[in-house]
Amino acid sequence: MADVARDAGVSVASVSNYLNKRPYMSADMARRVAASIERLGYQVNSSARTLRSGRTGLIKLMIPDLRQPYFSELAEDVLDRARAHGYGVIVESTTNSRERELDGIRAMGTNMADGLILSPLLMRSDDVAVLDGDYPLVMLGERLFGVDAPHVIIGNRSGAADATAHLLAAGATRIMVVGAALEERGETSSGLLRTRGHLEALRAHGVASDLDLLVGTEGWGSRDGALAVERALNRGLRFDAVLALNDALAWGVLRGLREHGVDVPGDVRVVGFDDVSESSYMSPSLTTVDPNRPEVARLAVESIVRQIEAGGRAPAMRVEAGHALRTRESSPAS
Amino acid sequence: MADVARDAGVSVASVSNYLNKRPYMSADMARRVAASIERLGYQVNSSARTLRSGRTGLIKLMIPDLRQPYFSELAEDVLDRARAHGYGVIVESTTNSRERELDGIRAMGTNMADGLILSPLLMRSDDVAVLDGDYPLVMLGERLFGVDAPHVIIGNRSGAADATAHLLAAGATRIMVVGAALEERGETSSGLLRTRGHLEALRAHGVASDLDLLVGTEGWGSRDGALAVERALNRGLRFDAVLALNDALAWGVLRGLREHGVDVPGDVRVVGFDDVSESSYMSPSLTTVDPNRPEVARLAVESIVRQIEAGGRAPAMRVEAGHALRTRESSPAS
DNA sequence: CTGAAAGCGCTAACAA
DNA sequence: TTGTTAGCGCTTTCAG
Repeated sequence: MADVARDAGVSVASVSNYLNKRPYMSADMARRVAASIERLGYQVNSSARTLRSGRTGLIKLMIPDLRQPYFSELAEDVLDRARAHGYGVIVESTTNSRERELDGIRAMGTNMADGLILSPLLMRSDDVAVLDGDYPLVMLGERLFGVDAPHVIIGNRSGAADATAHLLAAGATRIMVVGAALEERGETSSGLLRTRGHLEALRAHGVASDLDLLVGTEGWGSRDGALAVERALNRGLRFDAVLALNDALAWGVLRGLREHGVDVPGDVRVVGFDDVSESSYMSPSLTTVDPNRPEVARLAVESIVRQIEAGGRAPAMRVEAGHALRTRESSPAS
Repeated sequence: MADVARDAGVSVASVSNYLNKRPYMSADMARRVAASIERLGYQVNSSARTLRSGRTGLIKLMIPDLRQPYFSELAEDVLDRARAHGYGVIVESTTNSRERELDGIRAMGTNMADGLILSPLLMRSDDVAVLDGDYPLVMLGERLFGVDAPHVIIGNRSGAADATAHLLAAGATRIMVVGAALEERGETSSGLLRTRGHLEALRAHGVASDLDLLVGTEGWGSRDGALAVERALNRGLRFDAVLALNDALAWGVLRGLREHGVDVPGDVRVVGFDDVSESSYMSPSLTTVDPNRPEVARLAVESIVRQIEAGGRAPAMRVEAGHALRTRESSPAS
C-alpha cells in the first residue's frame, strides 16, 4: 500500500480511503490512486485489514451434512446470498457429530468469521451455553429455542400437517411415517416436529393414529427409506400412504415399494419433505413439501449481515420462510 | 494474550511458545500458562496470527455448483480431509459463470486462503494466466493442462470407455450418449473426455459410431436427461443403451424412459457416471462409473497441504484417482 | 529456557 | 479534502 501511495504521490491514508470508497475525495486523486493500483497490480492484504478492522468478510455456515441434498442446496443458496452482500462463506459440515458441532461453535471465539449461521442437529439444550457470546448468530430450523438469537424457522409442523391432510383428502386411512421421531427428553428436532405436525393433522381430521405406523430410521438417506419399507412389508404392516420426512427417505421408499411390486400412487401414495430439485425427476415424480429454501437462505444471510453491520448479536426472534405442498405423480391432487 | 502472560507471570513470548507447541519449555511454565488460559478463557485471535504468520489455516475450494450431487459429495470429502489436517475450507461455487470463476481466482491475491483447490468448468485456455502466482494450487479434473501446478485427474476417458465396453459386451449395438460434447476450439471438458473415451471404446470393438447418437444437453441435471430422452424418442431415434455422462443425467434418463413405457434394462440399458450415493437407490438402481471421489479429495488436500507447508506452488504433475464400474440393475453384468 | 521488542499491512482518529 | 500516526494481537528474532 505504501508503494501505491508513493507511486501516486499521496499518503497511505488516501489510498485506504479510496479502497474503502470513503467520501470526500477529489476525482483527480481517485484517478491517480486507481492508476497506481492498476499499474502495480496491488491487492489488499485481507489479514491486515481484518486485524485492524475486526472484520473478516466471512460468514461461517455450519450444517450437519453436505451430502444431504437439502443441505447442499441450502448451502448453495447461502453462498449465493452471501456473495450478493460481499461475503465469503466458510462451510463446516458437522457430519452428525455433536463434538464437532460444539467445536465449530467454540471456534467462533477466534474471530475467524464475522458471524455464524447454524443449523444444529445434535446439540442438546444443555449445550446452548457454548453459543453465549456477542457475535452475530442465526439459528436455522426449529431447534434450540433457548438461544437468544434470531431463528429462521421452516414450517416443519405445518408442512407435515398439510402433507397429511392432503393424503387424508385423497382417501388414505393408514399413513406410514418414515423417519418418525418421538419425544426425547425435551429436545426438538425436525423429525419430531414433522411427526408432531402429522399427528396433529390426524387428530384434526378425526383419524385415529397407530403407533405402529410411526417408523423410525437410523439416518435420513435413501438407504434408510428403502430399508424401512422393506421391513414394514416383511412384517406385514398395512398402509396405503407413506409420509417420508425428507425427500431422500422418500426416494428410498419409492424404490422399496417398486421392488415389492407395490404401485405408486395406485396402491400406496407417497409424499416427501424438502422439495429437493431431483424429486421432480424421480419416477414417479415426488409430491413433497417445499420449505422455500431460497427464502430461508435469504432471511438468514440478511439477518447475519444486519447483525454484523450493527456490531453484535440481535435479540431472539423468529421469522418463518413459509412452505407449500408440491403435488406431483406420487400423490396427485385428489 | 498479554492478560494471560500477566496472570501466569510470564512473558507474552512464552505464551506464544506454549500456544505453538514449541519445544524447550519448562513443564512448570507450561502448566501455569495452561492454567491461566483456562481461567481466563483465552482464545487466540486468528487475524493477528494470520497477519504475522502469513497463514490463514483456510483452503479455498472452488467448484462449479454445489447442487450437483457430485460436487456436494466431493466438497464434503474435501471438508473432511481438510479438517483432518487442521484446515478450514472456504467454499465458492462459481455457479457456472466464467467471470465468477476468474474473480474467485483473482481473490487469491488477497491472502484470504493459504491455497486453492480448483475444479474449473468454464475457464478457457487463454484464461490460465490468472492462475499465475506462487500460492499453492491443485487443479481437479482433466482440464487446463497448461497450468503449472499439480493436477488430480479422474478417469474420464477410461471410465467412459469401460462403461461402453460393458454395454457392448451386454449386446448393445446402438448406444445413445446423453450429455455428449464434441471438440470445441481446443478446450477439454469432462463431457468431451468422456465422449472421447466412449468413441475410443466403440472403435476398439469395431463398432461404427453414429453421430445421431451423441446427444448434447444444456446442463447436466436430471431435467436435461429427461428432456434428452423425450426428444430422442419423439424423433424416432433408435437405441438399445444409454450412456449418460453423469448420474444426475442418468436419473432423468431413467425417468424419461419409464414415462414412455421403455423397460430398463429389458429394452434399454442405462449407465451413468459419478456413482453419486443416491444412484444405488434409484429404481432400477444405476450402473455407473465410480471415479473414487474420496481418493480425489484426499489427493487434492494432501497436495495442497504439502505445498502450504513447503511455502509455495509445486510443479505440474498428474495423479490419477482410479475408477471402477459399479454394476447394478440398470445394466447388470452380462 | 525465557523475555524484550520489532514489526506484519492496514484503518481510523485526528490534525492540517 | 488530504496527511500523520498510533495501534489491532500476534510471532519471531535476538539477548540474556
